[in-house]
Amino acid sequence: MSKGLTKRSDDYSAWYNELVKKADLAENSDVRGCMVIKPYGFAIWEKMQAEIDRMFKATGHSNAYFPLFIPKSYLSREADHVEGFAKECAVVTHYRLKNAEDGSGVVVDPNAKLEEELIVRPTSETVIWSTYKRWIQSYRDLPILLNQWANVVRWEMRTRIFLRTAEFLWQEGHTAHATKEEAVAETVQMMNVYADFAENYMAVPVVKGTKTESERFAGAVDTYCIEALMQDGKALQAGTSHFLGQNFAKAFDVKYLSKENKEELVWGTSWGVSTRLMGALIMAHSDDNGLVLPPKLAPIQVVIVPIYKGDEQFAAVSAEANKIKAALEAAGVSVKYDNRDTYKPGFKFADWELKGVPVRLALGARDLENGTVEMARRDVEDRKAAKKVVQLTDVVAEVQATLEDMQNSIYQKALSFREQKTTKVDTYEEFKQVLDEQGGFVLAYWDGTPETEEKIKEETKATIRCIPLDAEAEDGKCIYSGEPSKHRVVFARAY
RNA sequence: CGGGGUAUAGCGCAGUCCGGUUAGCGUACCUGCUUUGGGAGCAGGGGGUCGUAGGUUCGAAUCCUACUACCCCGACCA
Repeated sequence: MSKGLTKRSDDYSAWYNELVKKADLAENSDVRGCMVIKPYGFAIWEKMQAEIDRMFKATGHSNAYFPLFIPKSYLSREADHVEGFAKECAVVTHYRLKNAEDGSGVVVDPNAKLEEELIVRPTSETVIWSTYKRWIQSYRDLPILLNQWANVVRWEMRTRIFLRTAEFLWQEGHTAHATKEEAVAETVQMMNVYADFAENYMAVPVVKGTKTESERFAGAVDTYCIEALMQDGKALQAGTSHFLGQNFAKAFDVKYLSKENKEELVWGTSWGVSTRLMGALIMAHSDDNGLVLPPKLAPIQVVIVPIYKGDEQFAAVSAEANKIKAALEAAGVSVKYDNRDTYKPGFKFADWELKGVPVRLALGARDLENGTVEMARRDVEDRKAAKKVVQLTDVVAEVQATLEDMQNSIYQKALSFREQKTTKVDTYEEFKQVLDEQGGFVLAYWDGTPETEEKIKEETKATIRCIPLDAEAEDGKCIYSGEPSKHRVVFARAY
């Protein structure tokens, strides 16, 4: 643990990378583009998983598991899908190694070539729909509402820990329905589940919307998404939910007999969020002292740091600290008593701040005399202002109230940041100026053509993040072409 | 795939131009003592095929050649 974190204002990107490593969340592995998620980082992911999983089950979904490998031919069954993923697929060509003749180690055994190569899944639509074909004959077999927690591989050119890694963890929901209406409703429902999770657990406000044709998922008819704004003014796609129409049903010949004894193609959806959410969580709230975690997702909600001179004081402080710990745990709060004798209090303060523990209680001889404890909340960056002395008798109530208030106030802070960084513009000049000077979401009219979208992207590096669902219908002119436009879309530079 | 760069202790780096005792610094690690209300101090200690393979030389981290890996910029990125 070394001192000091690069300040966000000096180099946001360096700040992020250092924070991820110093807070013990994850590190780069020996395999290019792949990360090792460390216990503390994984504990946060597990908290996220648990909540999302609960939400899926509450909306009628079940978990299942499909294979890591996909026969190469499956991928090409859906034309847009293969087009979108072909360039970033890892391919398994052989199934055996042998000792090298020169003794230099093992080499691929050329005699063990696979008849058909296997793709390491970049996403599982194809294996799953080839399975659904066997499972679905009648309208009585529908709907199928499944989710799987899995790892996927996308061989990205440039990777960034949590935000874009070659291998990542995610969940992918895959549902099959008898009607279009039902499938669309499912797609929208899952987008809303994601938005609910982002806002009420991660404390990250999001914009809900649909993707333009060029940003749409490969093989989807429509892609719904939630878009979040990071502290450096760049957008991050936090989750997507796709209405697949009958595209995969056609590709894999998945049909059912309706009540009227008519053969119909099945309608599909797929939706996912990944370990990228960890990146969103880190970048949305953290400060120059380290990570700031919303209480609902913090693996440790309260840390107690003892301050003492000599064994006698240590014993007395520990006795009181353990009482506080027990009382808080009885109230459903997760607590760590940091009784390491090998580090000094100042080190521990800095260390737990770096790790984003929401509330810290410091307990020393002085407190024992006064019947008090010093409480510090992590969401206040100024270290003095974050502290408050509370009576021991009130500690459980104070902590609970503070945790609740923090969850709220972190969200409000992120929300007002986003509002402040959301700008309506009406000219291309203004558009470019806002992007360069303050970034954020820029609301502007667009003529609806991929050509204009592409030109704007080339010239400004800004993309259309989404066509917001709550956009008011108002007539305007496209900032680029001047053609008529019915409503504003959200532009931003993005991760 | 194009352009640029790097490779020396767990991590971060100096030394390389101009070859020459035992390869050094910060941090981390280990031991001891003193410390403990904001990242402790002192003393001692362990840790290196100097990316790999050749070559030049009495002598190579340093010069030459080839290779490999990684990083940055570009292209690419549901």
